[in-house]
Amino acid sequence: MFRTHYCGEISLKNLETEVTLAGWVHRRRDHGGLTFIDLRDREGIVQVVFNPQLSPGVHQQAHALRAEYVIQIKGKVARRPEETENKTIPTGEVEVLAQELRILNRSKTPPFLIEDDEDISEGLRLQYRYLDLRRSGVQRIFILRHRLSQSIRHFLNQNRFLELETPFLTKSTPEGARDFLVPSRLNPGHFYALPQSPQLFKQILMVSGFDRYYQVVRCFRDEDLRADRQPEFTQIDLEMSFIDIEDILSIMEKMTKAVFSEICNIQFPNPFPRMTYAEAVSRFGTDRPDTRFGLELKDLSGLAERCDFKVFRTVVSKGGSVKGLNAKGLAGLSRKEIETLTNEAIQRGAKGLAWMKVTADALEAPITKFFSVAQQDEIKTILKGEPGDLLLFVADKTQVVHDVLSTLRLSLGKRLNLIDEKIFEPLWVTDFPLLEYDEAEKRYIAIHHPFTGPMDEDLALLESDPMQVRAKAYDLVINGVELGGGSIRIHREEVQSKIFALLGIKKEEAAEKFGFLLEALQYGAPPHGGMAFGFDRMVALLSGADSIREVIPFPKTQKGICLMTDAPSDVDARQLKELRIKKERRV
RNA sequence: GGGGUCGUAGUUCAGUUGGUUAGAACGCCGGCCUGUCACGCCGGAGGUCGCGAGUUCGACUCUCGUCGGCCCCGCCA
Repeated sequence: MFRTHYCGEISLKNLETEVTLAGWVHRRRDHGGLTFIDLRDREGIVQVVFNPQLSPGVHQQAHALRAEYVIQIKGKVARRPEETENKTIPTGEVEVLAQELRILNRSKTPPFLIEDDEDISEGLRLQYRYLDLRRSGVQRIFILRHRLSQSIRHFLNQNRFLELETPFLTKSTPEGARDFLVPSRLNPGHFYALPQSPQLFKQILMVSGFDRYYQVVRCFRDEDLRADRQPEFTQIDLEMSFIDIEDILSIMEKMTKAVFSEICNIQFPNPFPRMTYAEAVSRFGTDRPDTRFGLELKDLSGLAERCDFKVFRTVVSKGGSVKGLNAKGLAGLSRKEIETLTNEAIQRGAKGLAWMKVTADALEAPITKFFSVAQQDEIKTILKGEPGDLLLFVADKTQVVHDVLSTLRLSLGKRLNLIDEKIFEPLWVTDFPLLEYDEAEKRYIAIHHPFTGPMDEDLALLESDPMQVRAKAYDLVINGVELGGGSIRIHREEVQSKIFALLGIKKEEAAEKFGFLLEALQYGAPPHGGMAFGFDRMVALLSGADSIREVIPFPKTQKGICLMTDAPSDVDARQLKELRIKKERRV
């Protein structure tokens, strides 16, 4: 037997017993006489003592030990002498008196210390990810990740969901993102696509009658990376038959509550608050608001129309909006600091940022002269301005106003310390529009995806006023993070065809791309719907990581490179020949 | 495709208007040390300043290019 215990689990219960441990040398403290080794495995650290009087040969051997050597120790567990306990570690009351030492493997000096509080550049961490992953804080994240997926699986199993697999080598799903393509050797010139999500297959599983499906599944999208976006990521994907929105929200809410409570002892309100898309956008400027703090957006378009400030008036007359938010207590900002805010606004698409400072008896700013006293009072009332506040305004197309102010709201929320990091606030966002209009391509596109069902009461609008049609779609947002989203799908072929027509997808195109789904829908497809959670984002949220790279064992850099393996890499000419692929000459 | 930011011992960083031999801490190597736990003390090794070109008598420092990490826009749920 290689070992009898994990290092981190040795305790007073094991006193006087002989144990065998195996692990890595975390640290060596060689006093010439006594030598101490901190021995580490995934469960923690225990101190091993080499005493020349107890076992001279072993003590001599211990001299050769270095950081990250892999060793096996046989010894007796002893209570540490009075005054030498280490209260800062769980095993600090005991130590192991070494009787035998076997060096299982030596180690080169690692490029960085295997230590939690070591501040190492991310590039180096990813190049030596196996060493980075040895750090206990990093390991805790992945243990959390494991427990979370187990907890979710447990809940879904209890609720009679079936875990079923769908193919990775498949056909491109029409969800907008670029596909990763895989050439087919047996069918030269033809390509599989890696799935962006199992969307179509899970719907087909519903047609097959599996009724409740889930999968913890890798998804692939060949788009640019961000802190919260990787080319491959994990989704908790699920689908149910014979349900309506309320059913699915209710069971997903139960799951979220059960899992967050079990894994992190986070308790959620019952039921979760809800907000329509329209309300979220109007109050926060985004469909995934962080509701942990205020600084809500207020509409001043009505007033702007009447004032003498040309910038405001013109924007409104052209159909745009003027909205503002109250940066509480920031009237003291210098011109330069306001300029920084302005630049932030401009970067996000605004043409400028208007501001006013609230003083004891007036509003102060270069632009206040364009507003009558009554109008100034109105502004103060709408934005609840009190002396010491800074009022910020953006005038532009409504979408730009929302983009800019929601960004500003978040950065001000952080700056003003309005966000309590210990709080978790869930929110259902509902009543999404079904479609948006793509100005560049001059056509409608599906906001969620083209299989999302329209609200029954809006069906008539599909022909008269498509933009007003709401979808049976919903998102779960926690602390401004979009954790998951889903919809009730279209289960009748006539409706699906109508939607395709609206989206400008021709019959032949639809048949070629996902004819199999349209066909399946004609063979008794039950009403169904589902949801998908961004599992990596969920782990990041629960572990406080600010990037999902922290919660993925082997993530890729922003350029999509794996620094450890150097993928993607060149391939043999022979491989390409077999696939009948020719490379263009490098430019 | 675009904007921003960073790149100096193994690591994290400092480096004065462009000036002689590029520093610190930790780590590493050697020695001493029987109760340390970020052990201590003494000594030592370790650098193509990301790479390339340019300006200059002289470049870690200035300019241009390039490569790479990160953040963001576009893109993508």
